[in-house]
Amino acid sequence: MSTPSRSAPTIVDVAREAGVSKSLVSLAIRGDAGVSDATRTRILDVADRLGYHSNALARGLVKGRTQVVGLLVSDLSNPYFADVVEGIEEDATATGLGTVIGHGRGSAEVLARRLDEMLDLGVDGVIVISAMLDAETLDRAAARRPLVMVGRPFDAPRRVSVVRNHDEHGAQAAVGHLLGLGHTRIVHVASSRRAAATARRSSYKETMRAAGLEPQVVEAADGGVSQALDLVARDGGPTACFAGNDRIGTALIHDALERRIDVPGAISVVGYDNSEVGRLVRPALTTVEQPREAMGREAMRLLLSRIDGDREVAEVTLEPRLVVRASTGTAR
Amino acid sequence: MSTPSRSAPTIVDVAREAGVSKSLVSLAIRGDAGVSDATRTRILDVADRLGYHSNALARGLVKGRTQVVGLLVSDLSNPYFADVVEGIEEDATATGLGTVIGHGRGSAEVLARRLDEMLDLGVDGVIVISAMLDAETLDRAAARRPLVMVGRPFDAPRRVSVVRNHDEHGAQAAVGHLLGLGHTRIVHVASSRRAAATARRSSYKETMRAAGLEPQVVEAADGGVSQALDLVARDGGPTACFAGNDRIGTALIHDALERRIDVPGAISVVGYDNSEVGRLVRPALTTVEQPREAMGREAMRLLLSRIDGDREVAEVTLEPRLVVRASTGTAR
DNA sequence: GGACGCTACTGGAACGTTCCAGGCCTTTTC
DNA sequence: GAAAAGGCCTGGAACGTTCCAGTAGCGTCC
Repeated sequence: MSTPSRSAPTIVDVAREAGVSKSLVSLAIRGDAGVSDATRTRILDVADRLGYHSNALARGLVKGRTQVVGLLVSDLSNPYFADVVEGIEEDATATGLGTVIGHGRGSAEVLARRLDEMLDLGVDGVIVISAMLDAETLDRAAARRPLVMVGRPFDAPRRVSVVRNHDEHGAQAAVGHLLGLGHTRIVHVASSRRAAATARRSSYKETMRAAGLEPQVVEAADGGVSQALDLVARDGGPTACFAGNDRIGTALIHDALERRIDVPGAISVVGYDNSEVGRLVRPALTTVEQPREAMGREAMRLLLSRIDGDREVAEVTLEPRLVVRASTGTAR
Repeated sequence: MSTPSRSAPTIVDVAREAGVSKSLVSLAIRGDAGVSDATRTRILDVADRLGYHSNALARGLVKGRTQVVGLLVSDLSNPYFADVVEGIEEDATATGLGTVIGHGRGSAEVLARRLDEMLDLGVDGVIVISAMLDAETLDRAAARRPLVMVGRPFDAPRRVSVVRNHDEHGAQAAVGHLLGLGHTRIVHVASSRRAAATARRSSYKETMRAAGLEPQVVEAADGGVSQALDLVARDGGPTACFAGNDRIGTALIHDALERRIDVPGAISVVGYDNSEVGRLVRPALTTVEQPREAMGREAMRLLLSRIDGDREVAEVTLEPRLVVRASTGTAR
């Protein structure tokens, strides 16, 4: 009967058992046309009976391709990543590519280690959904395999394709919405010094100035949420607030209600990202939505063209969309 | 100088450039003691200069080990998974193992495909954090590599180690808490027919009967949330509700408030899982917490012992913990 | 001064695939 | 009826490592 070996059966075991060469087993399993129907079914039967599974390591070694792409995220619990990954995997599956996800656990160092592991393991390409990695790390990785980044890099790395949302337009839409409701005193609680935050901040300022209004920015990192609410309580203080992201936006709503400041009666709040918390909080948060699944699909598209030999580095910007909910109302 | 080849340099390129045999390069890179200091630094310098990276496919092929374990989750956006993964990765990193995550996107079929891909890619073991896979799929996979499951399987598969929380004790704690607050009419909104839900349901019934009270169960799938609230509105209806999970618990709170039923004044609510939504909702949800990170660490421990040759299948049960918040109060 | 042992190194065989150049047959073609 | 073509199959080389059995050189020991 079959080999008594305890380790996994190989193509050679199947060949011996079926009475053919290992080459023919390889051809039969890959569905090559030049194998007669009779032999093919016999080989497949034997393979099935022995519990044969093709060894992807060996295949990857000789082919130089593993048909697997790596996805890198810095924080699993953030639903933003889940949506982008969804878009990517939809496309990947359709193209017959597998995906593995590496998790940075909020640390650039861990993320970089995962990136190296994946490249060593021979993934065909990598999509980084995180703004944590510095340009040098990205460039070094991109020298080994095609790499696409979703989000906004600190400094633009060469050799890396980028998919991002148009933060300037998003901020403009948020501020425009508040202006349309009659607000004139609008404060911005900025999220961080990263590229996306910087873009939102300067677009906010520009939009305000274009409307003939004075911008006013506080930093979330410096306790900006309570600073902003202090301002609101004051006479002639802001009647609306553009938060740099939904986390800040929901914090603003919670703290306002705790201080008995009505939302949106006394202050309107707009966030950015359309995360789940924003939908659940009461009043539900008006926010700007990044087209996350579309960004994922776009990233996969760029990666595929790079894998197929296209050497060109691309930068794609997708349009965000305002989602109006209950946290914004007409100016008091 | 170096080879003009465009493809990645191999150990042979390094050997030629350094004037030694490929075997010695291999030894030097792996830090073997039998290499003189002078040669070692020379070899490492050359490797660095050429941009050499060890090919994990080739290494895995000959060693039969890749030093990577696979993690399988069915839904990335569920923070439950993130916490378990956190516990697993903490341990894995400490042991020098890499991790890759496979994503089932809510479908058992996709999850099974990812499982196969990972096994083909030669992971040293797999941890499945999902109750979606049937016993047969699990068993087939476990025949190829060590497999540990976190959660409660439908039917107990042979050959698979299991880490789970003690749902019976958790339900007992929840009901006990309500009894302690003076409630006697407690309805249970059950979540599903899966193993964990079944255990919670029967433990609820048992605890009620042990206290000399009549259990009353409605199914969330049959609109149990509004059924339960209908009962509450009635005279002599329940004054407390044990929800099968936090999703149901938060839905209960939302809908109650919408119907102007006070929580916890008119009805106390307890959930299960301690998810983030439960913390954010107002009033914040009293719930039962599974020791997620500990479950992850335990799973990794079991997997490691299996990888190291231990053939024994284990089942570990960890104790849940009651988290009291604002959604429960004394009976009216 | 031969046996021994140590240190530092080497060459070739494995690992499980795919790829390539061919080798039979049988059938078709002129 | 010989040559060409096509269908089906085979053996060996490659992929980039690790592992194993040596080997050369050199000092040590009695």
